[in-house]
Amino acid sequence: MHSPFKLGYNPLIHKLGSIFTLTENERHALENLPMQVAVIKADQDIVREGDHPSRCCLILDGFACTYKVTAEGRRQIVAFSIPVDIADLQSLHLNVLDNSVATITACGVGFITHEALRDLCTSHPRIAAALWRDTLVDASIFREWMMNVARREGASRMAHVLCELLVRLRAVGLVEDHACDLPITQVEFADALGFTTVHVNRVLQQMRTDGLIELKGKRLFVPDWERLKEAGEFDPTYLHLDDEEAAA
Amino acid sequence: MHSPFKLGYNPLIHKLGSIFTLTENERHALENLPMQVAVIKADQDIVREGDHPSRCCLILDGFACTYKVTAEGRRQIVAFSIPVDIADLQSLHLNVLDNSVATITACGVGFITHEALRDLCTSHPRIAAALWRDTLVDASIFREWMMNVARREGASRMAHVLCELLVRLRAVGLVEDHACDLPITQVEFADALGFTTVHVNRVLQQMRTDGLIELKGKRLFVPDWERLKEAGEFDPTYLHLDDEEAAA
DNA sequence: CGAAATCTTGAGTATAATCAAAAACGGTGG
DNA sequence: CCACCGTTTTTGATTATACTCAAGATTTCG
Repeated sequence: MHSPFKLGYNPLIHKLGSIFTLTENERHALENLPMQVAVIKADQDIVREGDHPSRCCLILDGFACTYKVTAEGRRQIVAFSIPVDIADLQSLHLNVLDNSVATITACGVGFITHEALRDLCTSHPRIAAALWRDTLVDASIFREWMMNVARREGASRMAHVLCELLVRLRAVGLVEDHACDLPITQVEFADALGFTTVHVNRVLQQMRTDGLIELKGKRLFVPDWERLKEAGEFDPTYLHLDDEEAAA
Repeated sequence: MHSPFKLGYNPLIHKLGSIFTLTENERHALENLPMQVAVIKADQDIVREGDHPSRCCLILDGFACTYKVTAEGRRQIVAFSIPVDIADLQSLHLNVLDNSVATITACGVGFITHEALRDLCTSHPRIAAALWRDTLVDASIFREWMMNVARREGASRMAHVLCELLVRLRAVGLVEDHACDLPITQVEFADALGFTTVHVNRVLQQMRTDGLIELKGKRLFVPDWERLKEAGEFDPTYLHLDDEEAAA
């Protein structure tokens, strides 16, 4: 774990600063936002379905996921969280958590109390709007995933998530030369795509054979970005990034 | 079309009033919220993917749906909108629409400009929070649908959407004695569930045979609510209704 | 009443699931 | 540095859920 963020510096400043220019006041409020930092081991629940949390968790480092479980115990991952996502920002205005959040790798996590966030929103309406917007982008990603899971098959479905992860990781500087660390196991991909592990394995092999991806261990390399995008019918509009980030 | 709402009365007052008690000020602001009312025929797009809307649409009467289309032209309905839903509230903070909204039946629609909504949010923080919350509930429904589409099969998947529609319709007074109008065609259910029309038809027949539902024309009757809930593994927590609404 | 939309039925097929087991990998401790 | 153990990936054989294509019945609505 080597965080790209200086200790004692709230990465929300950078995140929100990329949406609009922060005033001195806003920056100051973010710098003083109390945040309790913890390191959580891999494969641990951070919060659980049914909880009534009094704080939100900001992923500072590592990969996490949001998931739900059916009555029969089948797990569905509904989102991946990477730095600098607030994995459960919805808990700010919903009493009960309707999903769990777990780490995939070891994670650095910053906990921010609802109280602190509410104060921040009350005194800084533009920050409130930006956080609201953030949850709207999450919802947009849910819509796209729903279409992915419901309407795309095999390689197309797999290619689509890979494209999304690549773009989102690039936006936070975690992609270099069309390659990145991708510590997501085939079991986890299966849980996210609505496939079985066996099927994920076969799809990935086919994609490797077709030269769409090179994926070994925890490292992904994309030889031909345009072809992968095409395979996954990937259009980044739904991520609502600014133009620079989306273009890359 | 027989609207349950008085003309010239903003139904948001009732909607938000059920979340928290409105102050005189807040109520006044909602009463004066400018809203352009229109009637839109069945099967018409209200807004389209790629639009940059300057207003939101509130469904006053009738059924609508939010949908996306894959590159190959396969449609996925990601949400049903009923009175009194704001079908595209996310456009308030996102520049581009990443989905279309269409009517299913003829609909009464109230258009509210972003400008008016922003003013409302600025001067009435509690209303802003309630609207934010509303979009968070939408997102919660997306998560549940994703699990439904990815992990439940046949009758279970179908039963789940039916349960959700029943509960949501009941919350706005459109269910009487476990029966309601349900003007959704098998084609539309197929588009929402990630099935084909043929499969929806067979699933519905099986469910009728099993005595789970009575569905003829545009009328749904549920003989045994507990059994339907069980069939659909339905737990209404994710709808984040208040206790009274959820209990019924 | 007639045309269009919706629903229903049948036969054959495909994508992905299931079950089971083996191989490869990665980290740990001796 | 290597042996070992648990996790992850891979392979094979069989099965099932749902799709496709095609056509006929029924309902709805102008």
